[in-house]
Amino acid sequence: MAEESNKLQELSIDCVIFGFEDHQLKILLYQRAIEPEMDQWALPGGFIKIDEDLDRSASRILKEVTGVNNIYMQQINAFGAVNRYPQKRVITIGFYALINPGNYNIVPGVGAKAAQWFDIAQIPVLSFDHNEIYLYALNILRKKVRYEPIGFELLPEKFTLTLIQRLYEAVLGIEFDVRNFRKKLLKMNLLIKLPEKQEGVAHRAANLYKFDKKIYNELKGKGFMFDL
Amino acid sequence: MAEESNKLQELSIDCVIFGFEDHQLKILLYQRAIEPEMDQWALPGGFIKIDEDLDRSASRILKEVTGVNNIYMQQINAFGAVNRYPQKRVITIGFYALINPGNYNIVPGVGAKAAQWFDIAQIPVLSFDHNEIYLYALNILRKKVRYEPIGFELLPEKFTLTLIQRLYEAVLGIEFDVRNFRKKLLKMNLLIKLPEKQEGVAHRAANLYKFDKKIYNELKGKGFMFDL
DNA sequence: TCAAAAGTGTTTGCAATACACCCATGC
DNA sequence: GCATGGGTGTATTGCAAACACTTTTGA
Repeated sequence: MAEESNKLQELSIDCVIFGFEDHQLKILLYQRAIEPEMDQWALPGGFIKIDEDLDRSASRILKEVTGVNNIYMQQINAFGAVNRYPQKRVITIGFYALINPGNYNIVPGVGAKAAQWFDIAQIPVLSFDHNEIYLYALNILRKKVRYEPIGFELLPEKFTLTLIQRLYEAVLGIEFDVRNFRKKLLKMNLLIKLPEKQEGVAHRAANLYKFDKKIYNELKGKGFMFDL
Repeated sequence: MAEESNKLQELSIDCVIFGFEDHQLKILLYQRAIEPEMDQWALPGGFIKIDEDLDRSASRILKEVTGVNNIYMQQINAFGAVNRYPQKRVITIGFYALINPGNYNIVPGVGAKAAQWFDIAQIPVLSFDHNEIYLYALNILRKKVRYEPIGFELLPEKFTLTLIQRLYEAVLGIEFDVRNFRKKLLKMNLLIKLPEKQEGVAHRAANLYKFDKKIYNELKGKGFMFDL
């Protein structure tokens, strides 16, 4: 820090929360109840408090705006174009997270008229530079998915092989061969086959699996190439 | 942005500049000429101006502190622990870059008593949380190197296959088999064999190569797995 | 002629790909 | 019994890994 700043600026956080539901990848948006950009859909966000670490700030903001609590978010990038926010200079730090929508109750909170999940195929025009932030996050997710396991956070505890295949297909926007996908996935030893099957489906019931948390975490560190 | 902030905070930028020289990976540090932490070695950094985009700010700061001009830096992460900086709350955005030290003239500038390259095996204790920022950057570099080509920015225009192997070895801290390394590298079509050889070496002169910029950029986008 | 680094090929095993049919269940 | 998705195996091909000797050059 070689020089003193001549003016102060403000710092905010915006959250891109991904969820997987109905075989579709979604993000969580809220509708602004205050100016600027009243009524627009936007990423859940807010200002950082002066006595608050970044991660805690992100969690608080997400909770306040959408009611979603207690999730692990990861920083992705700072966005600081001079005019990205009207009237004053606001630099924002983007965070993202993966969650299973079924586990959370969405309740619009501070400054929000509404909050809901949007299919990534139908994201509206968002406030400020939020479309850019969202696209950046999606890009990160698409890269990440090829180098380390995802799914633990997005899927229910017990799931079928078809569901995890649909997840990968939804994230990457491509389709996989059933047999090769399963071979590759099972070879990692990432999944544990449960002695349980689906219930109440109008066709042959699929076997349920869960993640082997230990191997999952190992692969997070080490990385792999998911090439399908 | 659902809520107004109650207090303003300051924002800085810190740069982790990697270079490759004498078969070693290095980073560029400067010695602080002002308080706080006078005389300590630190990452080149400074405060963001209110009318300045982040990238431009990073370039300006690097230039002012070390004399290094006109390089492309990439954002890596924001660091915002409440007490990371003494006296006041300062959140900093880390940037990193890869350059060939031979192409730049280091001249300690604003607030710097000295500026020089340090082998990554001998990084001193740095100011504030700069060791953490540096390690974060090193980690990113080590991941990146496995998924996309590096070297263009770090190596001289013409180089030997052995030199690029040494670069990968220095970055990753492991050794590769000569034959397999060359096979893999050449198979990418990334390198163009020049009709020139090393000169003035006391052993068999090695062939020189350069990057095929077009394929280099393609691979940057697409990614690959460097598994050796 | 010696020292120092450059340069080169083969074998083996595993993983990626492409591809089609039978199975279990509920209605 | 039919519609719906579940579940499985093989043949081919290419890449990764392991491994040691000869060549060139300058001093």
